[in-house]
Amino acid sequence: MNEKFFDLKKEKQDRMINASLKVFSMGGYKHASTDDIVTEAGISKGLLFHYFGSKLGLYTFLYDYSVRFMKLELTSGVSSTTTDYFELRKQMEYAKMQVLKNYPYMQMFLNRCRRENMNEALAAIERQRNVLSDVYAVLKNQTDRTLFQADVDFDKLDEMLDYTIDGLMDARFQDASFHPEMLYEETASFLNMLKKITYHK
Amino acid sequence: MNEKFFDLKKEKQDRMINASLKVFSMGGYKHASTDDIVTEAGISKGLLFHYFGSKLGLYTFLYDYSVRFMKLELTSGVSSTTTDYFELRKQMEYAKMQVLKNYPYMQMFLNRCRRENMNEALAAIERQRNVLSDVYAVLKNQTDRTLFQADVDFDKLDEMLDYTIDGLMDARFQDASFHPEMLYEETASFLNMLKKITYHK
DNA sequence: TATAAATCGACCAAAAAGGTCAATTTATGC
DNA sequence: GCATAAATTGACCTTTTTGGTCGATTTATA
Repeated sequence: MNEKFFDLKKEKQDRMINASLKVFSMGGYKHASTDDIVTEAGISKGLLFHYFGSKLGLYTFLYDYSVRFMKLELTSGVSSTTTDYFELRKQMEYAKMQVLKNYPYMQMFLNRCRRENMNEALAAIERQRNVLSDVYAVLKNQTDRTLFQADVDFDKLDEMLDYTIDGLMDARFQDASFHPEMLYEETASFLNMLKKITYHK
Repeated sequence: MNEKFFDLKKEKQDRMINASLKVFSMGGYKHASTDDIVTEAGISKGLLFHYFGSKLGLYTFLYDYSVRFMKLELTSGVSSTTTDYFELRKQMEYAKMQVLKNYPYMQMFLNRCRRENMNEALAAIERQRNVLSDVYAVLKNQTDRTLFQADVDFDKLDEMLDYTIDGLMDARFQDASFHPEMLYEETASFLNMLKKITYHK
């Protein structure tokens, strides 16, 4: 890619990034059209290729950028001393909410990447594949599991929350009146309920 | 569509249906290619258009067929006298497992349809939009909510399970060794745990 | 005002799209 | 075994879309 990209006004960078994230997250690598991206971003086609060279170049940049950004936001938002599982989750969700504000489609893009099946695109992803799962692993590693009732299978609970949180985002995201803060509040209320149910009385 | 389609051997019908479900569920209406469908089904292009006339015709048929099939399977698999929420869920999951055996991509297709945003396709869906949500509403209507602890917000729990069950399917589906029965067993084990946690002691 | 950088959008060749149809294969009834 | 009908093929058509280019133009910079 052309490093001059970073000299552009932040707002323009983000317009291009967000447009790309959106289009790639909708149909995966194969069905993402560069025409759609430039239209969405409100720039000319020449400009996009001027900075990223090719569709694959753009995709590679996007993935690296997203992983780096998300990792930074998550690691800086999550305390390394917290051992309360639900508190950890809340910290993570708060961080993700911040991401959502800047890059509404970044999480959807990253989720989509995990299901990518086109070889060309797959190669661009491979290197950083485990970076984010390592970050998420903090949840499992830092949690004090003795706080849970015996009936609670922690791994199941954790997996359940992964799905719930993603599902909640997908569902609320549809809505025209979507607001990251509201999503965070709602997610937190789910967490609060589960804490009441699963911790020792 | 051409009703002669139903005179074909069931196996061939299903091959065409499954191929279509798969391709439509991957990229939505717009990005689904009839070439891909034909290749996946192992038939010629002429044949597909012979029976369904157009891409939209195929899509319309698929949706109607799926809704009808799913509704039948669900309503016949769920007892109208059961009031135990987790038992109801299990019955539903068992029914969905049966669907999964015949039509692996049907649920993914129906999920995808809910996010469809192409006007052309949207029109084909509209009529039956609420049919399935009515079927799912049984869960909420038949459940005896007095069995839950006071701490449990039933609506939240229910929504959580929607996401969990879908997420679980999506995740396991990826796996090469995927088997509907295993998914059902796993889902059931999630339900068992939740029952222990949420019901009165 | 001259130079460099950013930006545009018409344009290109190639691919992919939905759809058609004459020709061929297969089933069916006699 | 033959004639008719039905099923099936795949080359082909037109149109749209694709990723990508590039000379021209606008904008910033010194």
